[in-house]
Amino acid sequence: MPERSTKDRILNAAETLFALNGASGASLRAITQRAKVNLAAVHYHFGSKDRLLEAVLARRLLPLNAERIRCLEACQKEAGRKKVRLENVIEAMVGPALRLSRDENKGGRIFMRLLGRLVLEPDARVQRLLTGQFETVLKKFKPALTAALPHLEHKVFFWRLHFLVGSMAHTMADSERIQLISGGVCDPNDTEGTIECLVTFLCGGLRAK
Amino acid sequence: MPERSTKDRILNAAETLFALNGASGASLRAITQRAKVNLAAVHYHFGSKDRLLEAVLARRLLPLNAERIRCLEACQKEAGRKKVRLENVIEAMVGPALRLSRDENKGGRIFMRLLGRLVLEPDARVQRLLTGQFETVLKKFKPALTAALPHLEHKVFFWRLHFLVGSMAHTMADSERIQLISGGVCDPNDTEGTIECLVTFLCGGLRAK
DNA sequence: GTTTGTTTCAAACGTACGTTTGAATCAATT
DNA sequence: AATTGATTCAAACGTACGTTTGAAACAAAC
Repeated sequence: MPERSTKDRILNAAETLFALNGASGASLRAITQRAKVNLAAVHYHFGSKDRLLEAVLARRLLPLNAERIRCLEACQKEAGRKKVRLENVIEAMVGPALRLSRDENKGGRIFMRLLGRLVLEPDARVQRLLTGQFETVLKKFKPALTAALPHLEHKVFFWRLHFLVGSMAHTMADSERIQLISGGVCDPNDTEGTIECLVTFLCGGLRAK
Repeated sequence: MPERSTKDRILNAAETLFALNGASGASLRAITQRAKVNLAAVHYHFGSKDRLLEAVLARRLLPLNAERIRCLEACQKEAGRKKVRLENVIEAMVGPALRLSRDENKGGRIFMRLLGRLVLEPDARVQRLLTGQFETVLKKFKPALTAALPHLEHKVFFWRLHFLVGSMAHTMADSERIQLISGGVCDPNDTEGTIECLVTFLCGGLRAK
């Protein structure tokens, strides 16, 4: 987290406090205090608390989804004429997200917890932003998914996609409860192990009859 | 929702507004106004805003978990000496929750959205309550699950349980996005269809190799 | 060294919050 | 009808909030 500019300092502090206390639970006074910045700086640089939240989201979401699409296209190119394996498609979907959620240099766990919270936030602006982002990704992934799962009827396909999102979001957002309930057996810091385990689970579920 | 007493009216209004706006986003003024009750009534009947939230949770969670355990024991009794099928164990786990989340008389979607939000709430008192509840259920279900999934090593078992919770929570909490992304093909009001679809997916994932 | 535009600052604005208070109202008992 | 205890009520308490303001500090160009 390079904390050079006032803007960056505000974004980092806001990301953390939004994630910990929710959008309405985090005050600008707490954020600016944490960022070691004057209270009015938020309005100078971002205009309002709402637009600060948007900026926090955009900073992480845009690169994440770009990376997802890059991964998908890479494994499509590698497969050439052959069918892309379901495992590879799913890995392109959840891999970048989990790697981001474990990379403390890029917001890491904190940002993912925020994302998990915002999925249930009814604020219209937030929902428009999130749904818009998700649809972009889904549009790219849908052909590859249906090709790898030809036997699934439309309805079941969408439901299973929904379940997938749930597992993924929960895994990204919550890295404490898994340690608690497993008695420390599971290590959420083993990112690649977690991804592999999740991909196996999801492919099993998606292929189920 | 029988709205006889002041207490019940407060609980119902609080459940709705906590779910919609978050714990800190819902004000007592909005809650009491919705409940058509005096502002001071909250403190008279519950003591504080925090304790109101606790009461909202306890009212739904205790019966839900009792019902889960009842279902599990019923299908264990029915199986007798034979092994209980994984499908039946999973159904006992997610069925009652989804039925509750679709039963408007018992809080329904609203309560489940609240639950989804609170899973990520770092407030210590809330976490203690939720984790305590979850552990009670897990303790009952773990033997049945390991018996139905003997080939799974410890670590993978817990991870998959974690993924299961994610799918379930997401499905319970969010009944709008599935309609949006499926273009209306999926109907979250078809409770039993949703449960069947989810159970199939989860069993596929849990059994995956 | 003055000017210009950008960024920071302390202070204040009005509003909404959770909570407290003490009197008014109500229902049941004597 | 009077008394009691539980409940409701309007009003106010102090605090914290998002936002605005206008001056100070700073940096770059002339």
